[in-house]
Amino acid sequence: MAQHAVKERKRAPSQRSIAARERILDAAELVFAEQGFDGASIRDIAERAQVQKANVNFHGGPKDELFERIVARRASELSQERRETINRLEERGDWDAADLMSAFMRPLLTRAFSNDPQWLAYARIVAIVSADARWHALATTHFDPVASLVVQKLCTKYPEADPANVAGALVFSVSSMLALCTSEWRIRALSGPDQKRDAEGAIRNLLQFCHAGLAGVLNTSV
Amino acid sequence: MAQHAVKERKRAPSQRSIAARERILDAAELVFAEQGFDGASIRDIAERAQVQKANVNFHGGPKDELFERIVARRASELSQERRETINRLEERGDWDAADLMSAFMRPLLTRAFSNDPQWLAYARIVAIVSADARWHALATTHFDPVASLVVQKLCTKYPEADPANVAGALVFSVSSMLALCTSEWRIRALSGPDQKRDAEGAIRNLLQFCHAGLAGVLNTSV
DNA sequence: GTCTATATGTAGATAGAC
DNA sequence: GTCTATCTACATATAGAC
Repeated sequence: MAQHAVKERKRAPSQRSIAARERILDAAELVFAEQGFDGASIRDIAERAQVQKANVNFHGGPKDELFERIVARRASELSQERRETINRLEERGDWDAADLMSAFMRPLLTRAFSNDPQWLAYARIVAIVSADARWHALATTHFDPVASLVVQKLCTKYPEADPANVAGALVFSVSSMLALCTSEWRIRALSGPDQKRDAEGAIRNLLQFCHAGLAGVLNTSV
Repeated sequence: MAQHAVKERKRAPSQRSIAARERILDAAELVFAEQGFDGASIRDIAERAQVQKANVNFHGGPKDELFERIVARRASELSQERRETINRLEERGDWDAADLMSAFMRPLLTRAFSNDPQWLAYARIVAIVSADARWHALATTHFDPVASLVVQKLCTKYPEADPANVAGALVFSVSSMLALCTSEWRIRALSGPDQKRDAEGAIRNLLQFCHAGLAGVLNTSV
């Protein structure tokens, strides 16, 4: 039976096995990010991970389970940092809407632009999950809880605002963040011939846009 | 030879043939929008169009050409309306940044939310083109010219603004618009249990967010 | 133009030797 | 755990009769 479905206790998997599994997950993350779920093939993943095809199924299970595994692998790290930052804001007490939005956006943003190709790939995978209703359940499990918390805290602080509009502003912000991770080529194409652009500048630009957009939604709702 | 590659003059294709071709393009638009490029199959498209598989290739060519055909089919209508609105603003003379952004966003937005399932599907296809570098050339041909015009006009009117940041704001706005077309389920999920939400409200929310975001980028750049 | 039939490739997944 | 070999399904695309 494939290990992915095994529930019973296994002891001491070999170092080699552990390393292979890591390589497979990393390779799958890159390939899914580059090719999309349907465009990615188990063969591509195996080749990238330098293992045999059969081992991808052995360690990762069926293709869709492998994808879910990839999404889940980094989701809790993100959620945890988001929650911790929100909790710190609550303790401090004097946060504003921009602080809360940054608390949600920064954890993924800084990782995706930290020159770690795996995290940049993960951002693209989040974009795939967000754009395709087929992964609705995955988004509900891994991302919606903290996002709902943000919406709820904003609505408590700005009781005149329409919750649907606040939720809209958060979704628009996240989609803008993901666009920055997946479509920097488009921004460069529209900027003119030789605009230089560093990651910090792009992030500042994004947060400026989203903070102002959210403020606009909150204020005009009052 | 397949008609899609034929350059010579054809005269009087039958009514039936024309109708079949239309059905194929419409069906392809829906299927590509629902399944993505790789997830869509010629079989699905043929079935949806109620024609034989071979006819899809005959009228649409290879799969990638069919996709490009779908993108091109409605692109000029969009570009034309965008240009006309921009020209009217120029003649009038007293436009602001929000007017220019609306001129770019509204043509697709109103069509996608006009209860025409084909245009809603087309919006999803634009999202696919925008998110995947593989369709870079398609975006460059069909969407970038008018988008560049918008960026350029904004930069002329607000000369202190960084063109890269203005281009960023436009890309963020478009990604937010496409998120509204593709992920209204996410907004509803985050709004709370039973928030009602009509299309006009959602569009107002989007434009509010994007106008405020763009204004934020333009002002803080000064 | 449209049909049936088929050519050719590749996908995901597993069986069973090692 | 990892390998080779293979099964089955389905993909795109075209040939050729009608």
